[in-house]
Amino acid sequence: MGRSPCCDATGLKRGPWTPEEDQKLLDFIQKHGHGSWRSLPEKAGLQRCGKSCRLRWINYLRPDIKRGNFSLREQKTIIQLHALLGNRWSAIASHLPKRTDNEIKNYWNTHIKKRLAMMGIDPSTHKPVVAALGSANGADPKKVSNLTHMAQWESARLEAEARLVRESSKLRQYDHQPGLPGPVPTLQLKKIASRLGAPRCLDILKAWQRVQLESMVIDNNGFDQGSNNLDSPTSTLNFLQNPRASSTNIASFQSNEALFTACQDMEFEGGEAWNMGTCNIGDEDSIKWFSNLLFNGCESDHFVQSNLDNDGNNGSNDAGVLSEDDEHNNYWDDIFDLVDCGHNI
DNA sequence: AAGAGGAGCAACCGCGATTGA
DNA sequence: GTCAATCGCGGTTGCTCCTCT
Repeated sequence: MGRSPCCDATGLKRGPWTPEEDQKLLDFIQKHGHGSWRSLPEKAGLQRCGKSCRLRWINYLRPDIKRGNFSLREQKTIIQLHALLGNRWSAIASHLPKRTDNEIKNYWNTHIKKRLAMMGIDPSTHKPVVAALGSANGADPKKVSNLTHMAQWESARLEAEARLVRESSKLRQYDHQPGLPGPVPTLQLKKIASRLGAPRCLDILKAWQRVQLESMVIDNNGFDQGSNNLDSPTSTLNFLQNPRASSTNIASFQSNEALFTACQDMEFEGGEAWNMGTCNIGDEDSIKWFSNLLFNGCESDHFVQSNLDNDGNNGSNDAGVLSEDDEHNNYWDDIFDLVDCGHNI
């Protein structure tokens, strides 16, 4: 399939944008919305193809873009999400407010990838190069299998969530500033809008984090740590042979409204993300490890608040959150811990 | 001071997915 | 159901600036 490049037409300008072109594009979109990118350049008086205009707007001119250095929190989040999602930059970007996929991709390729490589970590597998050869060094194959399933499941889940975020952000275009016409919503988007109500981005991440916190509190208080086998209400996720964390986790999981509704929405929307396969979780370490990998970047007993605050933004002043200095000090330790985690599986 | 090489990043390209006639 | 147009994503390129020799 595919199609010929949209910039084949002669006379269209290419290369770096001039400030005048930026201003034209900005003015036009602020007045009329972008509508069809294909027809925008002509209407805006630009000698560019629509694709080039779209790219310039999305990656540079859009007002809600944060530019400049990536904070340590953002770097950590990128590494963790990349471990789960791979090179799905748009999915990763949806979890980093105000950052574009292109910017994250560039940052990964120019900074993080190199640093990981220098530390002997394979950037694609997030494991030490030596250990990347497999679990031959004593790891329990069952555990490896379980975690692989979990990783696949989690990856799909995050991707589905990213899609929701994208759709929600599309919908927000129709909740735009007065005076801005904006594009006409498609039938499908209208349907999604009626189903979703307000955008519910990052609910799952926050919910998972709360579940983890709650389960640890219960554990610490010596509460019931029974061994009931419980099935996830909406998925084929089975918490088996899990004496402590599984029951408490699942109980919290089930009672967590935000997580529940978000999951239901995902199943409603995509289905596959939640039901992509049976995920047998062998023991509590698996869950703990995985959650810590996702939110803390390490398998340790101390609980560290998520990278994301309650607004879904980076940075937080909540109790329990490391200060920026502490985080700086621990940053590379966390990376090494992350590697250790990978090593353990 | 000047050239070489490297790093960073904006922009382009090709392709799959989606949309709508 | 089909197909052309369009969108959006990920990989790649190439330009600019910086550092080193």
